[in-house]
Amino acid sequence: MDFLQELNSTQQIAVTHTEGPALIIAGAGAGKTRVLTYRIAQLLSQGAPAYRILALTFTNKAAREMQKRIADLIGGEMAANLWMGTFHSIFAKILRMEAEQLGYTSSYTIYDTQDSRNLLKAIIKEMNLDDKVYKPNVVQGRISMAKNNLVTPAAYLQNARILEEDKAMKRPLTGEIYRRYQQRCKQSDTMDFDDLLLETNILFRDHPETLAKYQQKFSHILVDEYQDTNYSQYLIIRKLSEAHRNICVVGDDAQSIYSFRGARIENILNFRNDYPDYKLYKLEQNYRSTTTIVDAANCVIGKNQGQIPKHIFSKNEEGEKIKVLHALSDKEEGFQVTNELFRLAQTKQLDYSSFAILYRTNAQSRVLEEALRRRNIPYKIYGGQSFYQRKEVKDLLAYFRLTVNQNDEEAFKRIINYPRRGIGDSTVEKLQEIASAYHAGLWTVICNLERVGSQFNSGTLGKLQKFGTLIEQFKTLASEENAYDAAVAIARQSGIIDELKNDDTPEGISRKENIEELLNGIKEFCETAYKEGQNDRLPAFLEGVALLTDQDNEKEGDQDKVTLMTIHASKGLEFPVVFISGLEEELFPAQQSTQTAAGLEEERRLFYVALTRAEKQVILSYANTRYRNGQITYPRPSRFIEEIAAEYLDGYIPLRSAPSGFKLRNATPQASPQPRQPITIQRAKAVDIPPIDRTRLQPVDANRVVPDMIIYHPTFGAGKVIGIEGLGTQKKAKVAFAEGGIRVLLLKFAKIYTQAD
DNA sequence: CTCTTCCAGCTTTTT
DNA sequence: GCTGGAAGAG
Repeated sequence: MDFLQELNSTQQIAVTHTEGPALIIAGAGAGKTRVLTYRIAQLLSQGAPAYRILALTFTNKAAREMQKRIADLIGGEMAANLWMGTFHSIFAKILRMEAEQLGYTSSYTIYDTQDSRNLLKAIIKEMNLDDKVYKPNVVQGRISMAKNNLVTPAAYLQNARILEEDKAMKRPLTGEIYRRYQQRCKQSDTMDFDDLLLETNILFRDHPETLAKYQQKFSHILVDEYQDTNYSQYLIIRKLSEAHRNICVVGDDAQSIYSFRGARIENILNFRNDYPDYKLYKLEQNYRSTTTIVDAANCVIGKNQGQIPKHIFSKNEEGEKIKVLHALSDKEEGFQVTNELFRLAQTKQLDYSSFAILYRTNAQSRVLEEALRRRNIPYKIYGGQSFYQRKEVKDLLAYFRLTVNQNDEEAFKRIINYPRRGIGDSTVEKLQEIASAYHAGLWTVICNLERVGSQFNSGTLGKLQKFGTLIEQFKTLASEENAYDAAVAIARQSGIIDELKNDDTPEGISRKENIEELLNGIKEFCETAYKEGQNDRLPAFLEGVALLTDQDNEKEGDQDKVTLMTIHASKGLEFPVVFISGLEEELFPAQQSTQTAAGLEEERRLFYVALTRAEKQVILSYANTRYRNGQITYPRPSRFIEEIAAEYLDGYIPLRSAPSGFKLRNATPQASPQPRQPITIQRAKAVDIPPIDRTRLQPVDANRVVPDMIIYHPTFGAGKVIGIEGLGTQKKAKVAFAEGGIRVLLLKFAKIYTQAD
């Protein structure tokens, strides 16, 4: 095959050894995706039918990208027949075909995290438990953990260790909540994200003939990002690969960053035990980054214990050093980052799309966005609230869900009184009571109002009946029309359109746009489905949409823009220039993670991932003050900066060697940050300046600088404004500095800070 | 039953 | 600083 010419020797071997178990350890930027795609292309060219190849990824994006690349290599038709997708989407599909064996129907719907939390809240309330003790997200995490480790409710309630833990945490009834939760999901014909994997395992465990069918079907199995698989996923793969043993997993233990959601780094470490006859391939040459970046990243990851031995190297140019920006505040950090970005774009003639600004938490994006907007630099932002989680989108989707699956309890509760139709909480509560008494769902009650209706007054009864009829109509509609026509009709007849029509606030307009966008998406779905002779009905649309997150929808006009995203979201991507912001203790590494060695190591891997996104240049930044949760904090620079050898850094002066005088990198090394000593500046002799608490400085707007104000300047230090001259952009301040004499500062440029009070 | 106001918790990351 | 839920008034 001529496409093999494009690979180095290790890559070639990894691609052409297609039989038997294989573990590919692929360092960052070592051509992991390339090897995977070429391996699939190789399989296909050897005559393996596309529909017998199973390729699993972690994100829809990765799956789509790979599909596209394979299509380019061997043609789109063949690529389309591959079983390629995320774990969740592939097994959701299989579960749909095998649902009856598990007590679900093939039109089961999917609860997202919010739905499942709402159901848990309802159950906790019904059990008369205190939701301050049984915190819904804690319980949810507990259940999710159980599911990821294949602990069913029955097993949970019999597991002495788990029950002991729950007792110790003062939540002994967690198992009972889990039991009820699972029972309600089944009654509602719904699965949550974890169920998609758990139920697949149950299917394979309890139905050997079904397992055998899929074992035979999939002649070759490939798994991307193997280090991020959890136990549930691991076991599915192990079982499926038993018959043919053609399993190829690709991963990098150094990039394992999802243990918080159950990923087990051991899966990759234990591969050799599961498949003693495995072949190991190590892709160690980084083609992406400069030697400076690769070496710096190696410094960082070298601080971790227990890795698969490997030596990642680059033969690229040395490149620029890693620049460190230090800012007084989070706002100024945004300012400095934006400045530097603009400067690089100009001097190096780079498009804005060459830049990424990464951060640890989504909350950090706001100040960065503001700074970019002020500079008129176009940007796109990933993550945050996804399109499909917006209220208005979820509302309309809930109508679709209930249309497809009337037992979907969360969808039912979401829309029974939206838009307002006079069915309030107490009515829903009563419905719930009746439903429980009959061990049935809410919809069953609606269908049997003539039998139980006496419990409602006639007005309410009418409203409930009307709601039932409405959904029945939608059901007919969905079976007769294509997804788009049905969706538009539902949006209208449900009253959602009318509800939003009269809202002319900016939020209201944006809601309307989102609804429109959703409908447009459905239209597109219908057109594609029609063209390819696929099912274009509403249920088919809903199947796909439940597992979709944003990330996907690359909007038009997004080409030349700076990318803003969390480090997690950046995994697998690359950019010429990468900014990593907020390198501060408690933030990165996250405070919660520093408690355990394992947690800290994961944060370090996260930093490693961030560094290795960059091709040419990395810029780190941190701030002395930062608003978090509405409060000002005074972080110290992250330990991670100093874990990079000084020879690769530019502009960072380690704390211990910082001059004690008037420099901004002022914090003296402290064993523990609390209690915090205010750092003050000595009273000046020449001018009467009170002590300044440098930890409480904040930028001040030029307009607000007035005579007699005590200010602080990055270079000259503390001073007193003794006069103002000029107007507008020419406005200048005459300042008497404690140690630097009298200076006139053009306020347009000068960075001036004042003490917050 | 609906609307408004107030308060608590949140912020690590996602299918 | 924001959001979602609780509580209280109409």
